Amino acid sequence: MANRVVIGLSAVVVAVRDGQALVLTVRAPGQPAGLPFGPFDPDGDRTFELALRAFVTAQTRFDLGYVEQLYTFGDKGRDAPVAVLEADDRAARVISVGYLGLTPHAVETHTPDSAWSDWLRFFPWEDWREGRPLALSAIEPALRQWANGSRLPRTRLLFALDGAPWNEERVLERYELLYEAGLTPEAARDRGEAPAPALTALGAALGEPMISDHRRILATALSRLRGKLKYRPVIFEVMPEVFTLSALQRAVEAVAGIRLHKQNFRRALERADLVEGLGRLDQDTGGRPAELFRFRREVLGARPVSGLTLPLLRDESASP
Amino acid sequence: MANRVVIGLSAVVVAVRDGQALVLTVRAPGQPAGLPFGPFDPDGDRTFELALRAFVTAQTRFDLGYVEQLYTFGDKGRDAPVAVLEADDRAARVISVGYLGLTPHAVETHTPDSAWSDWLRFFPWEDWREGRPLALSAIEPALRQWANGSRLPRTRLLFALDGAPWNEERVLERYELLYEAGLTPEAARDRGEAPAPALTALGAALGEPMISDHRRILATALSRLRGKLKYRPVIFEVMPEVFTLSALQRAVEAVAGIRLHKQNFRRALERADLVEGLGRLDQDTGGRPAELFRFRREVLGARPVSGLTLPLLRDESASP
DNA sequence: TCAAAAGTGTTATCCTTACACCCATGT
DNA sequence: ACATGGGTGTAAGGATAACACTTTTGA
Repeated sequence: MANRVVIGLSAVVVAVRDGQALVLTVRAPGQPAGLPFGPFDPDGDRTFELALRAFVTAQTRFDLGYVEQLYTFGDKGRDAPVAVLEADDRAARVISVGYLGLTPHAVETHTPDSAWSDWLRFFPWEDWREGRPLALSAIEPALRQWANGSRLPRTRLLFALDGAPWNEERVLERYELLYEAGLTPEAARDRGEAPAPALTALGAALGEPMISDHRRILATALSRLRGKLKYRPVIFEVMPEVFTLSALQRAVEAVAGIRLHKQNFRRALERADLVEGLGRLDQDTGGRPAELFRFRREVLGARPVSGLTLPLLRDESASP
Repeated sequence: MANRVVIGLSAVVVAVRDGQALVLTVRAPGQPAGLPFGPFDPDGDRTFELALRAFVTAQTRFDLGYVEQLYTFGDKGRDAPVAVLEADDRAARVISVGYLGLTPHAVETHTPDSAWSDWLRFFPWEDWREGRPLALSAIEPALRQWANGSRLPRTRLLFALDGAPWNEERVLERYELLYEAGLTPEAARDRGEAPAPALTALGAALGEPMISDHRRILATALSRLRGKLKYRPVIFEVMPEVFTLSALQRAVEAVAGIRLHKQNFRRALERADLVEGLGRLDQDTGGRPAELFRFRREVLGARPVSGLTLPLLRDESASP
């Protein structure tokens, strides 16, 4: 049927555990992974956000806490999530509204098809905590070959080639460049082609594909979250009530994909007056016990609050 | 017909002229002003952005330059722009996708129904260039009466009451608070009521309403743009090829709604290496001639660039 | 000669960066 | 005792905020 539009909602639900940034994924048998998603019912759903909370809870038993809208994708030919649709809607144009959700509870999921996945599976070139990622070196030749010429300056900037500095926020632009360069399985899929052999040769370095435009939405979420860390105290939305400063730093590092300078991070925290020591100690650190802190959530209503500065830890020769 | 969705695209097209921030508006006879808008055709339009560029050009003869997506609104009951719809679609749920466009050409529009409007008409409390705006003092009592109690801290923060600092970026949050407080004609309209008399008594201080959710979209655009000034050099998208530093500063001030410190603004510009003096002078300044500058657009591809810092000019007792 | 706007010099302070070292626990 | 991680002091350099003054034009 012509002239029909269907709205699909997708959720990027992020948690952090043991220094890993995790994202909630669902997987149908024999399919690539995907994000939790569902259709928006124009008759029943009052707002996008309510609809989203409802189906994420239904699929995974979570109550989402922090939620924000990311972006609405409407390009023709970027493989709409047909799986959502009822038979009747298969000919409809699908518009995809992406959301970001944060939760401190990375407990096991309660449905067999959903799981927490380290998001580095999908973007292995985004983790610079142990120095320049191997995945990046692996794809660099293919990137250069594609960029060759007028696209080189931008490619250099995005992927930190030839001494350009790494900017951790530009996850989406990097993914879009790789897509445009034909270096993602999704690009071939959307053109109705089989993946190029050169591409399979690169293996895991290009990251695992996702169904539909979900990897694009995930990239959008990462970009947004990495940027937002700096101007809103969102990191606390993935922390438990009580935490050590090292755990907090590891969480920020996992999200931002870079290593931070310990003292400068702490000094900035202290100046911002965002956390409060509890006097109690965590004995399970493996070394000297660490003091436990809590987020002073009350400051949110009381004064303007920015996020955390991310004082970069310089190279250190990058070994594990 | 049940279960149908229609997508409406709205454009906030911003220009700056003579220290005024202008926005392109359209107006049907006997109606409040609105933004240029049009339906998205799921069969014909390949992307939102292409559809948007096409109908803005059709309505106003502009070629949009810089364009970015703002937000997608889907709340039931925030008065969908029914005027867009064909007769057949009147029962459909309307989803509204807002876009921001910037143009340096604030020439007269070429259609009788469109015009450039100073956006302060819609948000008179957002201009702090001449000190605390009178409109704010006018609505403060009504705000306090509504806030009274648990909502007071947030209201204070947003509207700079009781000595709280003004944050120019939070345009949307302020508008949404006013809407929630019933202090906008749109709120009554969406409930199917007549505007409260107390509201009309405040007159222009509450700003001119717009059709549908267009004032909300405009507020979103202002928030985005004011924030973006600081981390991307977007201000140059509303400047002519060649300009004086004072004109640049006035443009930033018009958008941000605050006064800046001249030398510190210039020092920051110089350090960022974003502009280049041309050696030529502008004789029409009314005082000493000013050197003409251009934006070094080539830096965009060459290195990471942030926006401009906004060194606040302190009070100065706020007289014109 | 004066009003109007352009354009410059300089200092105090604060924040960021970077250096290196000490502390408390378990094995 | 020593490995492991927790936790701190301090100084250099750079960015910001704030002070006021000089220059060049038109009327």
